[in-house]
Amino acid sequence: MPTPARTSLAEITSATRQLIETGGLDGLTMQHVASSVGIKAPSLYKHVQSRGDLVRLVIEDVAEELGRTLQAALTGQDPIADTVALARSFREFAHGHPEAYRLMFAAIPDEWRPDPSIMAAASQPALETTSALVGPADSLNAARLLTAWVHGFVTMELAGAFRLDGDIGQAFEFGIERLVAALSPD
Amino acid sequence: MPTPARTSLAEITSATRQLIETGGLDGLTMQHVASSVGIKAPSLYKHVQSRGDLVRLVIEDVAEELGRTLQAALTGQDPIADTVALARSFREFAHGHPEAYRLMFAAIPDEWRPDPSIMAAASQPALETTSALVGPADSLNAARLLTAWVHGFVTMELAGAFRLDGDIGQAFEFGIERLVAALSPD
DNA sequence: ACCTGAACACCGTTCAAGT
DNA sequence: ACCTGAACACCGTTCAAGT
Repeated sequence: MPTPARTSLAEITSATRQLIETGGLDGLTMQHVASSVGIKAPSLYKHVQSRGDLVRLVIEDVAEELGRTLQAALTGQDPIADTVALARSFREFAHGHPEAYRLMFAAIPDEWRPDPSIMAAASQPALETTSALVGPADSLNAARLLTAWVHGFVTMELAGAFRLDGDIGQAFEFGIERLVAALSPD
Repeated sequence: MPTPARTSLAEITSATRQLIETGGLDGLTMQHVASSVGIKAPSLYKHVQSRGDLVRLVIEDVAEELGRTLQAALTGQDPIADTVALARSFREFAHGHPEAYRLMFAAIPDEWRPDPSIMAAASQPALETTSALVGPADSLNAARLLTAWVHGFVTMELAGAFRLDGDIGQAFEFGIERLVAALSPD
């Protein structure tokens, strides 16, 4: 005699993401997830293979949202303006979803690595912009320079690694300015 | 009747760092640490307040070693050569101690944050080099640009985030070259 | 002063039993 | 087909008892 599902994978994923954003990955328990969707922990295993599997679903969800956000920041008009917009949008996203953002670049066991195509899609906007900026030959190298810097900046910021004084927002603008100059054709 | 200590804080810290490097932070248990120094888990609490405290000690150890390594990479002769050497030395360190490196920038509960002065010392070499390169006014911004990029690059590399093809070592050299150019006075 | 076994609360996961 | 309680192995930590 079948029982109608009391929840869904989408609901579980969304609840998990919210719990991670609130209490961090370390604070995430299967009990919390289960009770936040109205079931008991063992029932989760009818929807999900394991806690790691659940984390992977959340990472993919975050990566898709980041990709959409970055894409939306581009106008396709001015490569320099787009590069600046991309960097600012990236930073804004990380500030808005710090735990989810952290998760995306966390060390994850190989079995729970997110789908590579989803991660690739998230890096598409950067590739697009740098291609317009430096041309196709250097575009991959340029995209890696840009994303490594933004990611590193934001990660250090979130980890509280910028201990010394000074305006951090201004340091970010300094970085963009110099990077754009370094990538612009002479 | 006192019992002579069978181990020491230094030995415990070093054993913990080795275990983290081998099995990652998630795989670290107090049992493992204890047995690797020849005692039982509860005895660890005579040397250390908690697992988090132990992790903090390891982070401080790693940060000190990184600081010494970076300092040793500098010659003080040519600011451009020193900047390049600093970046390469940083990357080499991360490759040599990937888990320990990751740890340094991990999200740590406030109570177990490492001593700020130790982390500050580790960033001293970067400040020194960029100061020679761009002058004191922009040196903090420049150091942040440089370290954010190196850190981001290495983190993405370690996380397997550079999924697209292309020589990663060459992407690193591309990054240094453009950054040095961006920071050099015209 | 340091170490230990026993115990506690908590966790992820499995499984037989319910509807 | 989905959900549950009970159980398992494991974890960090506490504490009384040993030397």
